[in-house]
Amino acid sequence: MPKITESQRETRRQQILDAALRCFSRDGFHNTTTADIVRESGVSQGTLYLYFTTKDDIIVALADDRRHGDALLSALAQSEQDAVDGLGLLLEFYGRSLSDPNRTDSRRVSIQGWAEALRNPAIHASIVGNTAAVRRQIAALIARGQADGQVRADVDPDGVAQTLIATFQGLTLQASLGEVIDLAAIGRTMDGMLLGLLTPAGRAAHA
Amino acid sequence: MPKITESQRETRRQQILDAALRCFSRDGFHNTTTADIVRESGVSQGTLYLYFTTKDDIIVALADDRRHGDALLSALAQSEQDAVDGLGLLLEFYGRSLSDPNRTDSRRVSIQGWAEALRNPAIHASIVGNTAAVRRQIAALIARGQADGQVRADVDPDGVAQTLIATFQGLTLQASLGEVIDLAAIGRTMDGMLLGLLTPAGRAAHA
Amino acid sequence: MPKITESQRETRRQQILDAALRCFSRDGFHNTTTADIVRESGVSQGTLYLYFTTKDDIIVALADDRRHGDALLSALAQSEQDAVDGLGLLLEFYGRSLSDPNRTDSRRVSIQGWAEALRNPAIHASIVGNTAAVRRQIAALIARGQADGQVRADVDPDGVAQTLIATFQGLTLQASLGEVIDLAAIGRTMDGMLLGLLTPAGRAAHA
Amino acid sequence: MPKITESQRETRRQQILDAALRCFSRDGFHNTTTADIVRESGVSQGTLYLYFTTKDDIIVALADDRRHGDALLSALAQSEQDAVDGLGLLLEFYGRSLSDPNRTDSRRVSIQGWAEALRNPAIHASIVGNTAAVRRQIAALIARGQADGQVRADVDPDGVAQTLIATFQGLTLQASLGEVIDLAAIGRTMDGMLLGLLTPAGRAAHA
DNA sequence: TATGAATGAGACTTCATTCAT
DNA sequence: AATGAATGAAGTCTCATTCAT
Repeated sequence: MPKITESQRETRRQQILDAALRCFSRDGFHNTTTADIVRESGVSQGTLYLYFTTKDDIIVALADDRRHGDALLSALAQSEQDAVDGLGLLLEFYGRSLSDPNRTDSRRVSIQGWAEALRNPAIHASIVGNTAAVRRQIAALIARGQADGQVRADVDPDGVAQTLIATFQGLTLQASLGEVIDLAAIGRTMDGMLLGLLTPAGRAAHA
Repeated sequence: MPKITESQRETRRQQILDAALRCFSRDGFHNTTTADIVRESGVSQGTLYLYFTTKDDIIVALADDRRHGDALLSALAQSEQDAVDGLGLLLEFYGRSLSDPNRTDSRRVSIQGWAEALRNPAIHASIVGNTAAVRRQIAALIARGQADGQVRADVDPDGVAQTLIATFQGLTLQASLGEVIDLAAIGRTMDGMLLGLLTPAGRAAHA
Repeated sequence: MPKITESQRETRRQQILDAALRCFSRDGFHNTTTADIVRESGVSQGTLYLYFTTKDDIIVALADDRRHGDALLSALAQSEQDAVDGLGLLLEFYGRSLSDPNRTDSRRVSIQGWAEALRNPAIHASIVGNTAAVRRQIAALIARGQADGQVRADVDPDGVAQTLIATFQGLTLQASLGEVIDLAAIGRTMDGMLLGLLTPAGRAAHA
Repeated sequence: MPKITESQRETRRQQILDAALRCFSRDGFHNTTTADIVRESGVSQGTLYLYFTTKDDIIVALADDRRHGDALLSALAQSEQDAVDGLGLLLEFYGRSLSDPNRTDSRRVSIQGWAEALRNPAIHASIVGNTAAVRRQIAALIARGQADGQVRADVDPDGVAQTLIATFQGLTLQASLGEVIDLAAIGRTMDGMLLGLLTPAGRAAHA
């Protein structure tokens, strides 16, 4: 007989996570104190530990947040017909992710998550697992393109997927470091790279 | 009136930095104590502060280590003749960087440096500065290729440079997270991407 | 206007005390949290405070538990005829107390009560009061023996009583520390001590 | 190449232990904060942890303090000739221990040590070990008396030793609880008990 | 120059207690 | 009466940095 409903609990938990995200983004994980999160979230010190067992647990929870990756995956899944269209969707999705001002904190915290993943198995698993799902999906898309004859047979679908992901990880880093990301230019470049690589005649993308 | 020579001092300093690199790689920056570095380096607690004013100063020094980037730059500079050859050199250099077991600690610490750069201006400047130099050099190489007619005129040299760097940053991350980096596969993929993008006819690389 | 009967209330209270006794015995008073008692007793956190105003109040209640001392006193009171028989009864009673496996928790918590009594007046009063009653009763028994001529006139009844109690306190401690208590051997020793001390000719006990 | 000598270190350590003893005696172990010990000892918070790894470690060190037990043992060892004299020495020694105002804190902390010993193996080992040594020595003394014909052959040396120790433990408790310890009366009682028990004719002690 | 003992501010976490439901 | 979520004060321990030797 719980005193609060599951949804109230979830709301409270999210309220803490949102506050933590802002704090971590602003000050970094290790320079954020639980007192900071408490102040930012409006809950009490004790309540924090009613929802998370540990400060580390909070980052893990942030890293585990599948909402973003899931959106990508389902976007990709929709493009079951055409591989090239699917890749276009992918570029678009990532492009938005890179520049969406609502995701600034998310991007900055991701980078801290990478650093933590080097020594925190839970975060490591979360990141690697999330990446692997996307990578499989992209590789499958390319393989489908090969089966359809849309994509050259001699490219390695998984290698391309891995490389694409790496590129977006690097761009995420650069965006967070304040490098200007000219989405149009990057988009053209990546379009050109992919189509040059994948299409039999190097036909222009979307053209 | 220094009691030790400049070179003795430099040796000592490097000894501390080497120890710090091992510690940071193993435990992360924030989970490494100055006591750890002292233990690993063999110098005393007090001595540490004769060479670095602050623990943060040690990461800054590691981030500032230009030795690696400089090697890349000079390698690139040598290929003044042929843009395509220059890019080949670049891929080779980065490929080695990614897989060189002697650079494992370096790669891991780089990632932590990225996280620190978000809030430490000195590290930020160091990373961004280092990247910018490489990026300029690559863009120049491509522009030279365009001037020579080797490279398509409608590509954006800087966009390509930025993208390339991003990709290698992402691969560095993946390597440190334990993802298998199949250098041959990645190399073929990147070769294909670059040549598909850059060369007028999408001619095969090095073929 | 109570919503539960007095006996329901008493049952509930005892249920909490029993749980607390197990917890305190296992983990010590200060390492037992109210949450532990809640878990062990099956009542809720809030309910605990309907029955006890404070965690300290729970130990006080346990220390105040007169059931054991009362049993001793009434046993002693029954032996109004013969002092030597009365002392025999006493040894028997204490011997059982020391070895009764049902009283293991009780003994362990007693020792913690001693430590608490040093700074908690209520517990102090409870322990000292309980001891004093027993001590008076024993001294009275001996004095009666002196009046009857059963016991040497030159012994100090109160000194003997105090010493006897001390011995049993020490044995309680030793039992709880895991020392083997050979009841037969201890019984013979104490029998010998008492009779050697008390009886005019040092006649053998119960012989 | 230590900066302080072993003896300086030992002095500092003892200074902390002395302060801790006062604090524990006054407020109890669990109601003493490390801040209290720091205040009372005059060292800094950090220094405390240079000498003890843990707050628990401080009690263990206090329990481990063999100085008192050793004094008793060597006193007993001196009385190699006469068992009855040896026991007299023992009573005297314990009598002084019980009433020595310089040992008030020690006695109070002992009782807390008993409570801790129930769940702290190091303290348990310390107390039990210390007691065992004394017990062996007393039993040996009595056995020697039996060999000499001074002591009745039918008493159990170890049982007597254990009982004696128990009595003094109990008296320590009572003394700390504020019970008046009339040393003369207790001494006569114990003298009578021991001699009634041990001597063939129940001859008067020291008479 | 080098040392390492000392410092003390501050972090994370626990837990007795309360109170709205 | 009973519940259990919420509270926040407080405690232990760590660690970057200093400074007398």
